[in-house]
Amino acid sequence: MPPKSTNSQKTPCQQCPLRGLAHFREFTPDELDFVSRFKTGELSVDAGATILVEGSHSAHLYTVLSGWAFRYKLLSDGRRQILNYAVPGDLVGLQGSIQGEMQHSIEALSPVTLCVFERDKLDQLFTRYPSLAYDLTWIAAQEERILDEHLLSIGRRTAIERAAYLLAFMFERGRASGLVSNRAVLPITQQHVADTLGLSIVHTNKTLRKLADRRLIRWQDRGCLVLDDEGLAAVAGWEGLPETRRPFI
Amino acid sequence: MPPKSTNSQKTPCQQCPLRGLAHFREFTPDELDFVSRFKTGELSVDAGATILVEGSHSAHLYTVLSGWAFRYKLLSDGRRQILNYAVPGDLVGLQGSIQGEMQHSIEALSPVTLCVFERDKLDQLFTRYPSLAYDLTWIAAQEERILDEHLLSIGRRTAIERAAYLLAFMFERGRASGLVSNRAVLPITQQHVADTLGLSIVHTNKTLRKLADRRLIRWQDRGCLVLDDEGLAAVAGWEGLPETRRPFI
DNA sequence: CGCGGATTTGAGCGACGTCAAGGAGCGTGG
DNA sequence: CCACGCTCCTTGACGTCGCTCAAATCCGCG
Repeated sequence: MPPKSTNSQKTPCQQCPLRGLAHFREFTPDELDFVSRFKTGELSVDAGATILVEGSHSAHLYTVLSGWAFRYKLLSDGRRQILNYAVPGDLVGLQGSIQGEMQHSIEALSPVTLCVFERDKLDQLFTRYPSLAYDLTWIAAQEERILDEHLLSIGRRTAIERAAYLLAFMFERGRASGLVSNRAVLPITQQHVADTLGLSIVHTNKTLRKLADRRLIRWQDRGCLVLDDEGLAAVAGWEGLPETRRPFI
Repeated sequence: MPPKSTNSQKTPCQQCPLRGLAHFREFTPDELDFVSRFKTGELSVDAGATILVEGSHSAHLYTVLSGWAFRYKLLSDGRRQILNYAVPGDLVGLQGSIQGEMQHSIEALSPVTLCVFERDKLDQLFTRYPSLAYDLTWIAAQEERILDEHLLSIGRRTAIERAAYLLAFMFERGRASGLVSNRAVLPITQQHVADTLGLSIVHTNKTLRKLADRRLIRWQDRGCLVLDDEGLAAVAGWEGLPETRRPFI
């Protein structure tokens, strides 16, 4: 497990690369000012690094600035369930900040940089920036919505539907957050897919092969190239994500 | 599907029966005053009634005051996934209020009464009562945590582990919110269990039988009597819910 | 070149699904 | 009171989806 690395302020919020994207909402100058003071540093980790561990009490919460990460839980015998993926603009570690102890772990899927916030300043945010507090609640509600969809998928979709849903979902999120250009690859292994879908790795492999045979995806360069995201969504019977502009912090 | 019924203010927040329970946090007089103005009415529905429908834009959000409800989603061919259950003190409909459109439906499992709040006043809550705004975020994060656990369960636990987890979970939540005394029954059918666990009803029946043979539960009076909640938790390998005091609104 | 991780494939098996039928409990109408 | 028609629970037979075991291949890296 590669270690974490640098920890120094780099990107000023005023020049945050996410602010330009149509997908995210604007800040008022006042909010931007607060957020830039709320942010106390930046953290860069390698692919495979653990960002937060279940059971820990972190003094920080983070917004993903670049790269892919994922949240997961383990059973005592090692069975792993991946809960969701995080892309730029996503907040991670809120749970630990607001409820004391992390109930899941977070790991980097690719090299990741994160904006670091101090939980102690959350009070100020709620007290003085109700619009940002509202955003925080919005973000939590959005995560909930996505977990609902995952639950529906794992509980009631067949293996091929689940796989198609997951890849369409990741492609959409990746695209909206600027991570996935048309020819970029989702940086996951088939083991990740298996642990997200609740399937064995062998069956996952056979299921992905079917999707590849239908020319919906191609597995290459240790990742998944999505050839036809609408085709995937159709296989899954999935509507896609709502196209609202997302707040972030 | 039985219709909704009464809609008139009944229980003043000052006399809210939930405030006495050790499980919930206290209000300051100021907060209590605001909440009692935030609450615009009360809604009582029969068992089986639909409280909110996927796709609707509700002008309200609700706190369960008494009874059991559940959230669910459907696939286009009718497959149903139950996402979570709501007990007294739980907020439902936040998603619709904060993001426009409900992405899931909510149905009453038993007769249910709900406190009705107007989404238009949410602004005031965030602006003038940061402590309540914080609570709202706390509640959303808590729901997230529970969905994480469900996802782990459906994705990685076996049928018998899943069933044991679900029943232990519901028992704990019911007890903490004052719904389940020691000899009370969880008001669910085996179809509900199946749709929560992602199993067929036949297999659910056979799985519940195994739990009954081990004297952990008994199925009676159209519901589930939990005989040994710790035994269930042990079968599932589940730690139980954290014992924090819960905020509610 | 050797090694470890990721992917691929086949064979056999077991968990869980589907189909089918029957029984128990309860409310309604005759 | 009884007949009926629900809904819910139960059980058996059998099929299949997805799991485990096992082995081979590919690849990047030291």
